[in-house]
Amino acid sequence: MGALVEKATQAAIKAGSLPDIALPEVLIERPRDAAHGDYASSLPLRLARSAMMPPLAIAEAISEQLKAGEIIDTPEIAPPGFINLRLAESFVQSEINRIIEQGPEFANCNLGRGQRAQIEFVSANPTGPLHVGNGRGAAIGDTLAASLAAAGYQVEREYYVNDAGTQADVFAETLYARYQQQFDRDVPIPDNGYPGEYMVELAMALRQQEADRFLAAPTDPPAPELREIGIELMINEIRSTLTNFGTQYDRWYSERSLYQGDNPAYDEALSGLRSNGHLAEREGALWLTSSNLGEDKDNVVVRSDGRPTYFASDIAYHYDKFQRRGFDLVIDVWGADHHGHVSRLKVATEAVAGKGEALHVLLYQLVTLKRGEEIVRLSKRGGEIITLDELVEEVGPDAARFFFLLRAPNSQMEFDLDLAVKRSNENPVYYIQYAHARLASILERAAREGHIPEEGDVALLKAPHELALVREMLRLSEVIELVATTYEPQHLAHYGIELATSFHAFNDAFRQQGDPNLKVLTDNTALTAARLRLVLAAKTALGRVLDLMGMNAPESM
RNA sequence: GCGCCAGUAGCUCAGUGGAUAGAGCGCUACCCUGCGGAGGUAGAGGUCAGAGGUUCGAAUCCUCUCUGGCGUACCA
Repeated sequence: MGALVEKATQAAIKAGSLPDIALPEVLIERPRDAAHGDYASSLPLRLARSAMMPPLAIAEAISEQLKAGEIIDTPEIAPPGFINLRLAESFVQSEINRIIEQGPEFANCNLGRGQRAQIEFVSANPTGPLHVGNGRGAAIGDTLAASLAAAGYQVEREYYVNDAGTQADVFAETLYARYQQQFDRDVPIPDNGYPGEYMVELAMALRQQEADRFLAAPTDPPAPELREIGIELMINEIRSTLTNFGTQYDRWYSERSLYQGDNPAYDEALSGLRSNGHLAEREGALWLTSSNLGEDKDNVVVRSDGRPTYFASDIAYHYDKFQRRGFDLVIDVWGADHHGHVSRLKVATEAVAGKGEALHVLLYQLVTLKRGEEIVRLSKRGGEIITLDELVEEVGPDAARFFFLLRAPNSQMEFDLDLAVKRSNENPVYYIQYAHARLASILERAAREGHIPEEGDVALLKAPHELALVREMLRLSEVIELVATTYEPQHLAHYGIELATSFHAFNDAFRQQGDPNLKVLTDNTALTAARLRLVLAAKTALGRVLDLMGMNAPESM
């Protein structure tokens, strides 16, 4: 559409009705008000200054070159200088057939041109069950991945398992203490350990699986194998939580593997930094001299006791993502409490792989939980933990995902557990899924009654509410492109509501008119078949939206 | 202190520098009794936190102030 306007503008310059001026990027808007057409351009307003002409005269000159054709009708000019474009009716009608033909590929685009994108999300420490906040990260990351795939990227989903480092040690110590308690030893958990009840359950599982083979002196550190098995048990739990939530990963990437093998990524990354002069030894520790790279301060990479920091792992990990695995685009989805880490990781990634620009860290603000009026704090250490499993148990994965997706990642959100539990129309997820089920129901009934949608002629569809529904479907490709460009999945959720609204309005319009011939299924075979084409296309589009959000598209409810 | 993110209707929140700032819930009045009512239409409700600035045009960009959240570790 933008190209159309640009071409017309250049033609106007050639024809001499506009002076020869440089064109800015031609932006096309979707007007809020349907009276302003399907698309609008404010290009005349932007050109007014450099062309030294009144905007309306420019609009006139451009629209003279915009002839009505297969795609658009004659453009309209509106003060103070808009050009309003309306899709041709025949074009809108023919799009119904295209949607049906494309099916599950409908609204795909080639923005990514086959580039490889990696989305890493959730990646919570395997030291406890996932909580509600992790669910937000899962919904955002998973939907972003699906949207990027729809936009033409080759996408991999990855979970980074923090199985090295201090927290994993503390986890192992806690587990060991709980394990010993299973054998009636009076051993306390460490001061900074994990007090949650789930650690007791984990210890019971460990005892059941391994009997007493890890029982050593109470003062001994836990066996390395106990730690491995413990983390594995925890990861299995996390994996099953995410599966319940509807999220599958392509890869679970071990932090420890960065330090293992013949040629560890960690060694390679650090020697790269060293040879580029980005490392310095000081106070017995090894520092990344990030202050030379625009950061406020240097950061410790290897502690004075020789153990690498979390930051060191992250540098090696991103070195691996870019240098070894060659991703073109990497998105890390993190909770906002990690935002202090973003800038230095980007700097380090640039220094170690020259890819700082290809790394995008998407922060989501933390979730505040409410039970009615009461605020529930999220805390892994003591206090009330609402796990993601509990949430899914209460409201189902679809409702949970949808609520998380409905809010911009950058906004702090309130999740009212009491409200989300309600199975009523206060919950917009039912509104959308219900629309899909109604569409399915119409098609099912049509098949039972022997209607043949394949024979429908879409040119028979002329009612405003019919064409409005198609117009709404056509927006999906723009929404996918928007999500894939801005990394803001909430647009998809809002679009889902709007598409469902269009369908409900379409469906209701027949009822309001009270004429049995105005339903989808009527005695008029030709018209019925045409409307069934529309219904099939709508089901295709709505199903696609639900699929991108990782939600079920029910045939019945 | 410094830095990051927010502040939009009673509540929860959308809003790519464009036309009269929107949705859901709640409230009010209607429509429809259905191919699935978990529906539709309309109305009331706004100092877009505040003050300056840029622009033909600002909720949107810039500066300052206020409020809230988070960060500012040889934790992750």
